[in-house]
Amino acid sequence: MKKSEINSTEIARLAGVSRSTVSRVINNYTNVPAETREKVMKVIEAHNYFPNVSAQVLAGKRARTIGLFLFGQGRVSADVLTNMLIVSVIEHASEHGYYVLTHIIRDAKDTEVVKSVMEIFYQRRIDGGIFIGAANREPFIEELIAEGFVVGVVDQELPEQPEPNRIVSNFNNDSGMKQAVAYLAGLGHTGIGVINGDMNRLSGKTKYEGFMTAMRMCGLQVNPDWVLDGDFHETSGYNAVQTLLRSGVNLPTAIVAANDSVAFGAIRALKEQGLRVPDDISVIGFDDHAMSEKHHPALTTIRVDLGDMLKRMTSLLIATIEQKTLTVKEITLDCSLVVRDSCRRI
Amino acid sequence: MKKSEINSTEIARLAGVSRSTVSRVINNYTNVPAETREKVMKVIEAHNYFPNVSAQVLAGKRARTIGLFLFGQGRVSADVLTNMLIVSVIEHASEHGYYVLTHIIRDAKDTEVVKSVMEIFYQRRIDGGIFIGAANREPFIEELIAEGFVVGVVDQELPEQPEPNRIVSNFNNDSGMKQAVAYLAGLGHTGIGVINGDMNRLSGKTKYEGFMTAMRMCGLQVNPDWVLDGDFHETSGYNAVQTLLRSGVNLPTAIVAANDSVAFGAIRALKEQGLRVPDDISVIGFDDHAMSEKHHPALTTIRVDLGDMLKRMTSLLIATIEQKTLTVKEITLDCSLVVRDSCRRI
DNA sequence: CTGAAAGCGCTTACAG
DNA sequence: CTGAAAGCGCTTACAG
Repeated sequence: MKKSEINSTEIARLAGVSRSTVSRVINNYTNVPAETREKVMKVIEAHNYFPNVSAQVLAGKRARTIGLFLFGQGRVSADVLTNMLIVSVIEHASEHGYYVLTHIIRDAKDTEVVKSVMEIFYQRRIDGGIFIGAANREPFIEELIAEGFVVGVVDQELPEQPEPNRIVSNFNNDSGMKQAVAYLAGLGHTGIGVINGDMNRLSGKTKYEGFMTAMRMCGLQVNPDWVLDGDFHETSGYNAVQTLLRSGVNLPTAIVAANDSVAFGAIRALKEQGLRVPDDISVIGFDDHAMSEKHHPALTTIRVDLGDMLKRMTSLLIATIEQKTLTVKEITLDCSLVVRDSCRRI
Repeated sequence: MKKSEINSTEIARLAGVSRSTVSRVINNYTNVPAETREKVMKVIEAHNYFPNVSAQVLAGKRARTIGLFLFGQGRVSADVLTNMLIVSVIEHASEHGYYVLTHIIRDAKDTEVVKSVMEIFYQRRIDGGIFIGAANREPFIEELIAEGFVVGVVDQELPEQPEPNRIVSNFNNDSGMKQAVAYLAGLGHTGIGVINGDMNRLSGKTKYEGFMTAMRMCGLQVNPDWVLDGDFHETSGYNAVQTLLRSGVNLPTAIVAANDSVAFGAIRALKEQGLRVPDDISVIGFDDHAMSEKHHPALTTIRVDLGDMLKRMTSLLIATIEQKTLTVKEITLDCSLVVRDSCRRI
């Protein structure tokens, strides 16, 4: 293995200058005459020389790497969304000359796992990190922020006195829920149920609260029997509907699901019991998952632009790392109704 | 920002030992008495100390990071498969204590892009890298291997005299094609067409060759009009069939597609022209894409276990990085027929 | 404009 | 068993 062993000393020797000058050329110092710069660049290119990044970081440069941490409850692999997230972050980081170290957090309750995540920051492998899918105010993330690391968290509350190294991004779930309920109300529905998401996540809470507010604003009663627990996964939608059906109570004419996966599960359970969607019961989702368009029936839902959110999050994180003086600490994106075939007029 | 500024000197001072000893404890040297070790460990844990990784690498340790390079022709984001690949590599690397730096290569012909990829190796950000979706014998990958970097390439030929730092993995496409053709022949098909993949990729070539061999072995003629160009993407399947239909030649009774995406495209074009699958024409795919089961009609295909392949590739790459003396340089996995609804007996 | 030198935070022969 | 010291490959005040 003849690994290229060339270093700045060697480049300096070949170019007939000092290492200081080589470094100045590499770091685009302005006080290097064009002639000297070219002479050095020629040698650098001729030898395919790239400065050792560890040495650079140790000498005070940034690692130009960000961490991307995905909380996955065991089935990340299957999720189409996840891929979009990862790719979106990688490509936008790449535009800024940053690399992405991706990590999957299977169990945020496991101290070993938490330690391994924090280690990545303490080791200085990364200049900052983005967390997706975390509980609201996840303790170890709070700790990282308290330590001064630059951290971006998707789906998270911004505290009253935000630290300069904390970034947060959210969808306007309130507006989304209002659109969903208003649409169903417009179709003549009055008995509307809801299957909640994970209440430890901010979006779980805000979606539920948004639903309640929207119902009130439309002058509709919320039947407690129709407020069902869920956790954002397909199975929870399935289970929620099954429980509802078995309980023998009256059924709502429409159900709002915390996201599209939950809606898929709900529809699956409904179908299994011989109920048709939307003929017997209408279902509306949230997120506009890649599958929703192809689903039978095509799912009416609230669209959310996660790619755009992560693009902004990535840019803001990097700007913060580079100490651009920014006052923006929060990204909020709106969402909007997509009408397809899973809801009907009654 | 009170970033934890603690370093090994400080730990040494607090534990009343030298930095050498702290380092020995961290690196699990055997010649440290249990008592000393514990004393040091206590201080390390009390202060949440993790050695600076750049300093470790500079001093000769491994970065414990591998690169994952995905060639994406513009639509990686949409692909369910890609996600599985990424997650599979990350999780298995993580089991070995390695991190993954993921990079997307949009255009392998762009010298700037190629330079940025090679830079990652030269900078010593990573100890090795895995490439997925590359052309067979992609020149810049060959260059990296020649430089001595540890490289794993999925879907790639192994040279006669394999270098110790080159790893390769493939599916047994020959076997897969034999199964596909045998199955169709068994259903009574004699007029079988094929839509090829990207012939610059090894699997494009081997699938085509496998098809030709299989046809010969089944005693079937290959009609040149029914050998269609493609590139592994949905659109190419669509275009291939459209061209075939417009050309006015006789139609085959069955088509073998280079992968499931191509099959989806082919079926879409068929449907648009009023042809039913499998009633008018049978279609068989390759890969068993996550969508294939849900497709209408559910796609008969050849299943391939990419997750398993990447798991093995990741382990082998890391073993090679760690200089375990291994003779295995090639991973080959078999594939197998999955019968669903897109082929019929005639 | 440019070089010599200190320093970043580790690891590891070396000597005892 | 353990410490002092050299060295990894850079960057950047400092001095000229």
